[in-house]
Amino acid sequence: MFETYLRRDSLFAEKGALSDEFRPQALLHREREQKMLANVLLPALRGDKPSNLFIYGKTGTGKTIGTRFVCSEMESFAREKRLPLKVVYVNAQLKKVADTEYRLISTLASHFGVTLPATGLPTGKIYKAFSSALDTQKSLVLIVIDEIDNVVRKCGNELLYNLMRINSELKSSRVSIIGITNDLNLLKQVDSRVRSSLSEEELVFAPYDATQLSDILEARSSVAFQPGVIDQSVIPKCAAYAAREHGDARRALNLLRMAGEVAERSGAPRIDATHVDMAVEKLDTETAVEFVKNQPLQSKAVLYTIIALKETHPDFTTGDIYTKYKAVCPLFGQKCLTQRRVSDLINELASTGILSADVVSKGRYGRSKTIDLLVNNQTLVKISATLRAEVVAAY
DNA sequence: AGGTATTCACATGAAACTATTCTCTGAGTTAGG
DNA sequence: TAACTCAGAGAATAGTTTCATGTGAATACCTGT
Repeated sequence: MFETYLRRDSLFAEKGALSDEFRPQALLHREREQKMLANVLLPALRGDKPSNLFIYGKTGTGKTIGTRFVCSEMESFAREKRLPLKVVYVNAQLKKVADTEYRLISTLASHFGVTLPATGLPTGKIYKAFSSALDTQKSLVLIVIDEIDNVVRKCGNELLYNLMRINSELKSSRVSIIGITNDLNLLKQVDSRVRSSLSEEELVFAPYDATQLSDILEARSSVAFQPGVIDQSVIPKCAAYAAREHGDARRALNLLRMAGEVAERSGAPRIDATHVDMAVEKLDTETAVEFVKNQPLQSKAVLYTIIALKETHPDFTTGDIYTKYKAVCPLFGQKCLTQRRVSDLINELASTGILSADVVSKGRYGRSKTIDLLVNNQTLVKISATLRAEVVAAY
């Protein structure tokens, strides 16, 4: 079995070229954005503090790669010319690393060689340590905070306000902040003073359209696959799928990779359009199942309840779910939560797109949410199998 | 018939609580000189 | 006397609970015709 596997030629040449981490030498169709970004940051090379910058864009529009690309070009240029410039990048989405005010600052500080404990210190102390570390740099520092909405949602104005203020405490360094987010409404939740100083400049990364996605896929696939294994219909098809989902390049690449894997596993010599179709389904199911697996037990219990209800009732509301949930909970070996919390859990599930929860008012009969599952049958079967396994495990 | 008031069944918000993990500090203990 | 140990106070954080308030429209109730 292993012999035949090895003997068979792989369709892939360099699979990594289709993964998230891969950094192409050039970013296609983002020339305008990169130029604008560079323009804003240019004063840094003269030693002036560039404006703070806010970058918007849906997932997979190249905002992260684009920003990092420009920043690192700039940094290496500065190093060459011996200009005092430093760029630090943090992703505020990383759990346990930078997803709270405290952790974000301590992660930033660690970029300057200051190691701080993961917990236990007052926040003020962290700021002090950070700003003194900054000051010893004696240079211009660009702080790039990716997925900044994560922290802002958690600690509101605090973080941004404190970051704004940090410049006034510094003697020999200056900081500029680049915030990256996919939440267009983020700044509305922020105090107006912070808002105006944080978003001195704004930049929007528009979604890719189908032709642009095709170009990107074309470029990557020439690296990723053996020559001539891709049917000409494949790339346009992947691009079209992804374009429908708000032009997400990451998704397009995933799709292409999955199509390749599907073809390879079925022993096909070439990748064709049918493989793409199979890949779409598989990708959907796989991400959904993976998501469910990673949920906390209580969420699983709620989801299990909803699926069970769905089998018997066409329509149900929060109240129905909670009633049934109370019976389901022991199966998962958990103690029951309050309805308040379950309501929130339902909302959380809804926000991930696995189900819909719409508030409806039924007049005399109150106000509630009607819940519906948003996954296809095949996926549903897999998910409920996963959950049932969980129930068995709890015994 | 038309208008207003009620009422339901939750939604939504805010604050407070719990448990866990971690640091820091100072008191008490110990071993060696 | 210096080094070590250890308990207790304080913080941050995640996940909840408790308490309080909000809400949209189908119905019940009332009014005047």
